[in-house]
Order: sequence, then C-alpha cells, then structure tokens
Amino acid sequence: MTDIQESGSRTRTRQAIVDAAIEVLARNPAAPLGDVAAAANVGRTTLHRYFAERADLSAALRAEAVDRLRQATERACVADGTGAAAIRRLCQEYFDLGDVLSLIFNEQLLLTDADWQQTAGCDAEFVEMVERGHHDGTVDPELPASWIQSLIWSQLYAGWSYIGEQGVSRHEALRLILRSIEGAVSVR
Amino acid sequence: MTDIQESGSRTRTRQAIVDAAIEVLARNPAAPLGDVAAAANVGRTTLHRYFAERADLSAALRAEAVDRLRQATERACVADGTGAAAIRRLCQEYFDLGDVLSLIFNEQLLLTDADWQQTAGCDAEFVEMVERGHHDGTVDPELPASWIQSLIWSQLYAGWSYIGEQGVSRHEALRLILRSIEGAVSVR
DNA sequence: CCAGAATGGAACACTGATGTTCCGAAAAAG
DNA sequence: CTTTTTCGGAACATCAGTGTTCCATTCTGG
Repeated sequence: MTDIQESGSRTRTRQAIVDAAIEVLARNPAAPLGDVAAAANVGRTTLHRYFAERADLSAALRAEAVDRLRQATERACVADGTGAAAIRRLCQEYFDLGDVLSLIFNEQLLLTDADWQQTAGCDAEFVEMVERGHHDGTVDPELPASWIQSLIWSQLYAGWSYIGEQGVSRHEALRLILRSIEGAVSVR
Repeated sequence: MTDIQESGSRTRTRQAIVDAAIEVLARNPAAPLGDVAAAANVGRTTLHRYFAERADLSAALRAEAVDRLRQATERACVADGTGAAAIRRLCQEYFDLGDVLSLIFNEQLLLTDADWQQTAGCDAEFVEMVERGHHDGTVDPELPASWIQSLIWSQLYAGWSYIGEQGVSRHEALRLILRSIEGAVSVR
C-alpha cells in the first residue's frame, strides 16, 4: 500500500513482528500479543506501536498471507501442462508455505472473496486448471473444482499436522500428500 | 462412570448442556460458557452447577466424543470385507458424527492415546484394517495406516466445511468424500 | 397440596488480555 | 559527539470471561 517513507529500521522491526506472529498464531490462534512480541524479540509496547489493535496485526497477516499465496501460485504455472500435473505443482508450492498454511486453514484470517481473487489461485486460474484436467482426462470429471480446492487445503494441512505428530520428514510428508491427491483426483 | 443416582431431570439437563456445547464449541472453540448455556436454554448458573469449571465441561465433551466415536467404529465392522471396503464404511459412519467431528479435529479436546485406545478405532483395529487392505490389494502399500488415518479425518472435516461453504447437500458431500478417499488409498 | 429438588437472575470478586501513557535507555543518523 | 529515532519497561484503566454466592421462583414427586 503506502511504502512511502519508512526507515529501514522500522521496516525490519515490522517484518520481524509479522514473521513472529505467523509462527505463533499458526500454532495458537488465541495466543496473547505478549507472546507474539516475545517471539519477535520486541517489547509489547513496540508491537502496539506498529499495530495499535489486534485487528491491525491480523490485517497485516492477511496481506502477508495473500501475497505469499499469490507468489506460490505464480511459481506453479498452473496454466502449463496437463491438469493433474498443474495440480501437483500447485500442491508442491503451497506445501512450502508452511505456517502460512495453518493460518489460512484455521481461518483465523478468513480470506474474503476479494482476497482470493488477488491470488488468482482460485477463481479464474484454478477453475481453468481443473477443467483443463477434466478435458485432457487427467482429472476425474465427477469432482468439481471447488471440491478439489477443499481437498488440497485439507490434505496440505493434514500433512503438516502429520509431520508434527508422527515426526516424519517434510519430504516424506510431501510424498504422501502428492500421492494421495494424485490418486484422489485422477480418473478411475 | 458414576451413574449412581441422578434424577431424570438432572440427567436430561446435563445431556442438554453437553449437546449444546458440542454444537456451539464445534463452531467456535473459544465461545463463552454463557453462549453454551443460552444454546442449551439454561441459565449460566445452572451450567456451572453441573460443570464447575470449563475443564469439567471439556472432560464431559471428551467422554461423549469418545463414546460416539466408539459406537460409530463398532457399526463400521472394520474387520469385515476388503480393506478398502472397510475404510469406506468407516468413513460413512464417521461422517454422521457431524459436529463431533469438528470438535475432535479442531483438537479442542485433544484425545490422548488412552482415549484412542478406548475407541479401538485407531490402534488395533484400524491398523489391522489397513494392513488387510495392503495384502488384499485394495489399499496402496505405500500409504501407512497412520497417514490414512490423517487422510480420513482431514477429508471428513473438509467435507463438512464444504457443506457450509458451497451449500451442497450432505449426501453430495459424502459422495465426494468417499470418491476422493477411495481414489487416494487405492492401488495405482 | 406440600416439601424438597432444580432453576434462573443478580451481584460480586478475580483473572488475564488489551490498549494507552509516560519516561528513560539504546541505537541510528547526522 | 549530538540529535533524532526507536525501543522497552512500568504503571494504569478497561474489558470480557470466569467462577461463586445468595435468594426468589418454578418444577416435581409423593
């Protein structure tokens, strides 16, 4: 928005707070702001200096999440290759979002339709990607795009939870996710 | 535990509170107890008379969830038929748990290992069911039982969310869930 | 109908999170 | 080194949820 004038110091502090917030609030959405400040190695006063109310921090988090989501979607090049291949790439990119994933999924920051459109990951591109898959025979036509969307999010979330519970490697979790999603969406 | 002596009236009131709590807390785990009391058509004082602290209500909820989970698992007869067929039946039964599903999944009441063993849905029977599927060729041997467990929970949760978001029927959501899970676990 | 059980509302104290103010210390900029 | 910016701690008021007590009312079984 307004990048007009912000000292390097302030920019770094602000980012440190946002990063810490993502980490802390992903694990406990109801965590006190004091915990966030502590995680950012910043006084609670300072946090309030940047984000007067909790809602302001949430807004910043939402913006950050939308931005990272948009970048990940771009990297996936959802317009290329078969539908199934594109879905696979998208999952790989989204997987790397890590904590941001939990934040979005937990709907702590429920993204509005307007937010989603900014990512271009849903509305236009996503639907187009799935329908391409429907036509090229790599995606089960019985499964609507919106359901596949839900599917991907829940599986990614399950994967990260699985890492925490079972102590498996990120790589192994991603392997399971991709294999499961591929099987779920492929034509039988 | 101690069913010893509880007037019919008290039993009904207690159950009404538990039912209301499941409904309210499934949607908002941090909901005030006043909301729960209101949903149960009961004074906040009365609620505290049955469950002195919030933790006491949570404990009752956990017990209720474990019980319903156990019943659903029993109905699924996970020991019968092929592995894939058993998984399908289990999903159908779990799907009907509705709000209880959200409660468990949101880990508001994180079930301990001891709780899980009571349901017999995880440890023994569940693993046995999956491994049977591994051997009879109906379940992908690449997917460990614990992952399939995660898969099922996340998909069921996604299904209920989907109903709320997209306004589809329960029946349609269950269809999508079953189709997706079947594809995800089946051998390629 | 009557006594005991069950309930609901009001009032209260307590707690933890929030948001604000103020001031001195530390850091960065010049 | 001096000025300006940035920061952190302490103190404070506020607020919402919690848990408790007390009492009047309603319900229920006998």
